[in-house]
Amino acid sequence: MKTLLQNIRPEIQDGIFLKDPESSTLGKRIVKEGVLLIDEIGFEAFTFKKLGERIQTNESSVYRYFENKHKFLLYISSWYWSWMECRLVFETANLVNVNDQLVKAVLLVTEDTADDLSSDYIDESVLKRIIISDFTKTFLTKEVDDENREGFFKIYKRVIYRITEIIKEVSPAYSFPESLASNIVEGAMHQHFLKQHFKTITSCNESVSPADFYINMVNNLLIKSI
Amino acid sequence: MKTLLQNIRPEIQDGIFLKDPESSTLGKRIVKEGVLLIDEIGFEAFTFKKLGERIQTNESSVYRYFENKHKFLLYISSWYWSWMECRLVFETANLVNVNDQLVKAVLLVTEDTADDLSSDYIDESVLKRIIISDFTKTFLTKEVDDENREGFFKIYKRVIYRITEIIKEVSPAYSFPESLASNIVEGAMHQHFLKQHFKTITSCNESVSPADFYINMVNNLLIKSI
DNA sequence: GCAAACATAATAGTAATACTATCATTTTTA
DNA sequence: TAAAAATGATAGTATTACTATTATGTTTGC
Repeated sequence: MKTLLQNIRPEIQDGIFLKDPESSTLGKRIVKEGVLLIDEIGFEAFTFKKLGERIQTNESSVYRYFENKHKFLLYISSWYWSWMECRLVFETANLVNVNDQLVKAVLLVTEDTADDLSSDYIDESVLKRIIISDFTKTFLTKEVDDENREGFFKIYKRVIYRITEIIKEVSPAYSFPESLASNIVEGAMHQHFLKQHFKTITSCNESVSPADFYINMVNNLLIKSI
Repeated sequence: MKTLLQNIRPEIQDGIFLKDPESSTLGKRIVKEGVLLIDEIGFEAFTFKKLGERIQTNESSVYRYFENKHKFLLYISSWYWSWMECRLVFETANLVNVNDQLVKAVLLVTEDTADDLSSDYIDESVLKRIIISDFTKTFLTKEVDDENREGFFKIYKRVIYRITEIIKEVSPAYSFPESLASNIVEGAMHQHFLKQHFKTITSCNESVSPADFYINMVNNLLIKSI
């Protein structure tokens, strides 16, 4: 499993990068160190100039791979969701009971960290932190409709579709499968954020995880009600 | 009711503004037109220079009221949540049944637009659009912990606390009242966004509203289970 | 009615950001 | 080994995100 996932090449939509960062050593260093730099100083303070200095390369070289930092964020987000989709497919494939599939899927998208595996060059636990604090910024823009048309959010949406389908199988009578799926995925990221920064408005802490909250939710909304 | 709420002065935390915008005509114009400008061009493209041009005043005059556009966003967000808290308190006060209180509270924070009232100078339906697309940006920053310590998110958190309290009254046995409250408030904003931009990952449309989804949720998680 | 206090306007200036362009140099590959 | 491609170095531009200074109203208190 580990080696299998280490070799996946995420499917990234045309237009997100100018030159495929996986095609060169420099490209890979840009992605790897870019992720670390965003984690350290935050996406707002992150610039290609600072990244260039960090990896001892020229600002203009970074611009040859990505148009701007927004596209860079779209790239690493697509990478993350691609990896999530892959895990979702693999880890539910062998489960015959659809309730088990749902529990597994919810666990995957709500869990604290990806403990079991790590790619050759991207640190997934750091990437997960960035997704929690910055992923929503990829679509909370004036350009969202254009970029959605260009397919920049395709993989993320496909993750939601897959969970939606499982929800429908578990409870065909439930009226809001898409909203429940998107609520769980987005909500879990939000609960992780609250756990770190606004502890008083979440029930999650050292002993209670966002996963517990959402497993209880689907359990009560779908499974118990059958 | 209308006149009562028209006269509320939101409680804004010290440090969010340099000079109270409610203390002068220029200050009010900055807020009113700033809200409209952010709605038109988006928060990322919004600058104090452009706002100055729009209201025929000097950039430096705007800087006398707000340190930067982030503080401006914090200001209008506090304004919004202050107004929400006020409605929450007033509109649940006369309800004796706690289930009715919960339904009312959920409706308030999930409803499409504030139809019934409007302040003297801020357009609430425009403000609501900004909250949906930009409020999360106020706390998804590296400075969140400092700013939280300074009380910049106090009113928002108080709205969540109030809903949490109602949830606890409705169902004392439920294990995740804080998370459910924050999930509903944040999730409703997200579902509104999806309804507009990512229609395929939400069950909400012309006939189904985020309110329906969340009323069904609390109904199944709390009320039915009693 | 006038001075003091205060608010706003106008202008200028700085450092950083977000790029683009050009040309030289190194590396790859055919 | 020459051509092509990738990278590096340098320079330059427009905009952003401010700060500072000085001038010009405007309000208010006596």
